[in-house]
Amino acid sequence: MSSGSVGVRLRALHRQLLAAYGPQGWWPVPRDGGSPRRGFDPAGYHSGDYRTPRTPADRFEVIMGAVLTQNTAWTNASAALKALLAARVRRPADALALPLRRVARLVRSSGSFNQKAKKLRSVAKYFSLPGSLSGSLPPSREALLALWGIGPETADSILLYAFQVPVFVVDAYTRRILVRIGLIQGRETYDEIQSLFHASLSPDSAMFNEFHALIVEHAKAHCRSRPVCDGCPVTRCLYRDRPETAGQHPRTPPLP
DNA sequence: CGCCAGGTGGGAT
DNA sequence: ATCCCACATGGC
Repeated sequence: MSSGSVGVRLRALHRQLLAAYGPQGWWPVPRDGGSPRRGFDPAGYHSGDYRTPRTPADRFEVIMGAVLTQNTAWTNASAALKALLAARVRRPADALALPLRRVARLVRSSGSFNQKAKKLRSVAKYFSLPGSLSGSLPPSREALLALWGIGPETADSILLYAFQVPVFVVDAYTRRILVRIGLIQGRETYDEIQSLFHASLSPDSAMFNEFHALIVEHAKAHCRSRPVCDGCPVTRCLYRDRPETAGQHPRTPPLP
């Protein structure tokens, strides 16, 4: 498949998801109640409980959330983030001042809490360097990947959602959906999948932000582990076009 | 009860 | 390189 047609397919996917679900307004910031905001106003990136992070505390909040939501439902991660903020953990120095056990207790609801406390400490140490959260110079991807607890998805989430660097965030949902619409086989690496987006779409951080969020929403609403194809807004899906190909993906049960 | 959730690191092959 | 597994809570 040529990169040109990949771009056509990806743009069509983005358009269909946006039409179906509307702007998502990530990164969700749990100011009041902790649930991601719906009905987000596309002209209002600075209103509501989402705003583009511009301060060190805002950026660090996104960074903590990116760690806490690793392999974890956002509701659980959000509760842990709320607990950290309630304990006045808003900047790297705040986290570094607490004993690891205390951080672990605060983030208990996010699961894997001992590991996540350790991960939070490693990112806090890195971002405690003066100016590292100013936004004037985003961290390098390599530097983030060198941190304990930061893999490619979390590194890219930090770059995109905390620093507005135009990188596409690949996750398990992206892989699942791209398999089902026939763009990939499923065994491609993270970087290979990311390259599909980077090579065929313009590097627009606001668009990458929305696209990734829409993919998550679509994976929850329709493209679940057990797919719910009724009402699916995506055309040219293997399930829609050729149901007999269902089951290619190891985690995809055959359709009824 | 089992499965899943906006992964990652470490160890074995 | 590529599997395999531990990590661990909370919702359905």
